[in-house]
Amino acid sequence: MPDRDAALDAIQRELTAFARRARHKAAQMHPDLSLVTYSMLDLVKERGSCRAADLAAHFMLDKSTVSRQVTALEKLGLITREPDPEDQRGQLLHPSEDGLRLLADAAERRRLAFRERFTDWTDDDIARFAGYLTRYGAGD
Amino acid sequence: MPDRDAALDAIQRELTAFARRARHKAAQMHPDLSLVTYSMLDLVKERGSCRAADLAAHFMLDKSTVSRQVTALEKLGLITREPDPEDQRGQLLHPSEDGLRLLADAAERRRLAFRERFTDWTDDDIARFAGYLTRYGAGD
DNA sequence: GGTCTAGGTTGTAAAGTGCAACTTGGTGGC
DNA sequence: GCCACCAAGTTGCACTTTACAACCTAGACC
Repeated sequence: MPDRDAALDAIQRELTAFARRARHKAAQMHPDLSLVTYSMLDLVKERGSCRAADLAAHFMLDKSTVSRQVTALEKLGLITREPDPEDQRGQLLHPSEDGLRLLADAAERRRLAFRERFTDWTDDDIARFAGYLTRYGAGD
Repeated sequence: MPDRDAALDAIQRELTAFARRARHKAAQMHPDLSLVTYSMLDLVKERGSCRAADLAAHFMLDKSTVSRQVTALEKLGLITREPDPEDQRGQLLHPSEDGLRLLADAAERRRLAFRERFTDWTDDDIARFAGYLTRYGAGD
């Protein structure tokens, strides 16, 4: 097998390995929110405001699933919904104060865990790794 | 926020994004097997033989979950079980001929998809990306 | 206006998962 | 040898996540 294929296999295996354990770790890190729900909240924050359809497209989830998760986030008081003034069919989602606080807390805890994990990485290595992942992710 | 923390945030976000979509893509690529079930079969192949407890430890899953997935794999004829001669409590799992064939097919399809995705990456970039992922995964 | 499309919601069913209780087989103290 | 304890798996149970389908409402286009 060519080196390139061997490297691609390694990439596939490692990414899959990460996915397998992600849920478990996410549950430890954010006991109150599932990985997907947390990610949705995070995306809503990143975008400032977005519609449920955007979430469905981004996460490759059915709109019904998104609808339920969004309902859950609203019941938890982490996001607010308002009808889109430009299109009454949709609704605009925004993070609430509590939602932003939760995200900030989670980011801090996450960063602490990550700092520890990457102690023996140089800044250059981290930057390149992040660059590769971003490049890979852009192909999704 | 320091550059290093920004890069760590990007790494976390991209890895999580991958995890979110992994199941969906896995379902497309292996319609008959879930991501976890497929991964279990793959690990059994990698190890040659292993016990259910090994799978539970590796995937951070409850032994009951593993028990059910292993039962499913056996019903599909993809693995075989035999009592461990050295410890009658456990059982040794092996991939069957069908299981090996399925893994080979999946690896081939996966490789094709990956080749396409990485067409505009240089060999060096791919090798470095794989190296970073392996290094990251080693910390698990 | 009528038809078609898009965003969301709800009903339903299936799969994955963890916890707890249980069975069986090994280990170690007495 | 016997009894208590631990380890590997299995099963019952409840909960969560998810997709598909049917439906409702609101724009879009003719």
